[in-house]
Formats: sequence, structure tokens, C-alpha cells
Amino acid sequence: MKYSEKLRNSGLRPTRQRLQICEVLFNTNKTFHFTINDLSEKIKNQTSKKISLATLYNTVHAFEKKGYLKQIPINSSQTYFDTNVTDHHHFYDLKEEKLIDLKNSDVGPINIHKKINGKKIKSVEVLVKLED
Amino acid sequence: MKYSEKLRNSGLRPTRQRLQICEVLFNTNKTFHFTINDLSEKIKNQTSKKISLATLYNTVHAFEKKGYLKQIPINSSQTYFDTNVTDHHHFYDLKEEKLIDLKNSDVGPINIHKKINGKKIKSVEVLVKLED
DNA sequence: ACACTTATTTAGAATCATTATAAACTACAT
DNA sequence: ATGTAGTTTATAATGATTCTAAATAAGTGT
Repeated sequence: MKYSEKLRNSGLRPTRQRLQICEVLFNTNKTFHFTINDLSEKIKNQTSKKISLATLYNTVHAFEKKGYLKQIPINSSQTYFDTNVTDHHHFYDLKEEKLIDLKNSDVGPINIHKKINGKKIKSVEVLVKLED
Repeated sequence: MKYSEKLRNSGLRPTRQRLQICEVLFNTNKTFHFTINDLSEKIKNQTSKKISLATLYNTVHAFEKKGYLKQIPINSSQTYFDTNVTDHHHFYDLKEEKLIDLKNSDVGPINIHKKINGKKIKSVEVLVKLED
């Protein structure tokens, strides 16, 4: 299925910029982590036409809202996004400041035994900090 | 044990500012979450003498480094700290933008079955996002 | 193809949390 | 009391993110 159709089905017009961003983010079997700045660099390198920063922010947030990207909860000066939107967890190497995927099977099942009235669980995310 | 001794034992001089901050943060049985801004407001309300923002940042980071505070990994415009430095986890109510403590017993034990060469696990933190 | 409406892109400005600076001050050892 | 290393402070600087409003492009109906 072409990105343009997917976008349209999500209520997003398939613009040149969005299609380029889709290529960079999703046209690979591997999933990966990135910041807006990383994305900006990739766009500069992999494509000829530049996209303004504002558009990168707009688009990444639009994709996140649609569920095509996830924010990774971590304290860093920049926000990290993940193209892997399945339930999974992360190592964070404090020294290298690098994120590493943990498969779900690397972390046992997690059961939350507490409920909050009127609220349901949207996601469960584990961050494992690593030091030397 | 007095805060001044504790500070000295940690290699931090017990200054008026640090002692005031200790009072606000630790002089209660309840632990709590706060941002630098929250702390600034508390200091303004609970004490007569003001402390500069720079000092609040310096001190909170110093306390964190010494293990008296923990940063909570969450994507928010401000950094959240926790006076509860024991291993425990959090709910994050996305609508109210509020953190709620989870006791360790509310979350089963978490076993990480993956190792990274030369790295050891410093912490394991679970963030459970809540929606309506 | 054309006109029209609405969504999108964009450069640049604005915002805001945080960090850096460097001068004044203070704790503490001698 | 003096010296020095550690702290505090006001203020400036930084930098990621968001806002703005004008220009552009996409979709729709004719």
C-alpha cells in the first residue's frame, strides 16, 4: 500500500514533504529511534529537497497522534521518537546517551495490580538505565 | 540526624539555602513529585528568604547526584523529580498531567533477561500511561 | 482546466526551561 | 583573623520547541 493512500486514509493530505518523511522513517524493515534533529539530518542527506523544521515538528506530531510513531519517555534535552510502535521497552546507556531496544521477551510480562477509577491503561513502558 | 551533618557527610557544605531546601523536600513523611518551578513556589510560600533559581537548579542536581532525589523519566516540558528514591514506579495520567506513585507490590517483579557487555543495570523504571 | 475552499508549509519570531558566566559571598581549615 | 575553595546570585546565553501569519498546494465542484 502506498504511503499516499495511508496518509489519505488517516485524514492527512499526502504532500511532498510528508511522503519524503515517510520514506525516511518507514521505508526500511528496521525500526529506529530518532530526534527531530536526527530526522532533519537524514532528510538533508538522503533527499535533495529540504523540509523546514516547522514541518518536521508538525508532521512528526501528526504521525504520533495517528499512532505511526511513539514518543519514548526519557529525560533528555531532545525528545526521542520511535518508529517501533509495538509494545516494547528500552535500555538507556547513560554514558553513551544511547537507546537500545529490548524485545518484549527480554522483559517478563508486566502486570499492574492497581486500578484508578475511570482510567484505563494506555501503555506500559519500561526504561532500564545502564551504567558502566 | 540533622541535615547539616548529612550534607557535610556527602561533601556538600550546609549552607542556609541547602538547609531550607532540605526542609521543604525532606521534612515530611510523605514523598512527593515536583518540578523546579514547584519547588520555587514552595520556597516562596513556606519560607521568608528567597533562593535564586540558579541555586535551586544547582542544589537539586547536587542532591540527585548524591542519590537524595530521582529524576522521573517522562516527556514533559519540565523535568520532574521525586523525593522517593526507593525503587518504585509511576502512573502518568495523560489528561490531568499528573504523576501517581505505584508501590512495588502493585507491579510484579521485573526481570530483565538481556545483558549488554560491560554495562550493569542502574535502575528499572516503569511508566504506565493512563487515559480516560 | 478553472475557481474556490481548506489544509499545509515556511521563515522567522517568540517562548520557556535550563545552563553558563563571573562577580560577590560564605563556610571552614589553618 | 586570614586564605581558599566552594556557593550563591543576577543576568545573559542557549537551544529545543511552539507560534504566527503569509505563501503555497491539495482537494472539490463546476
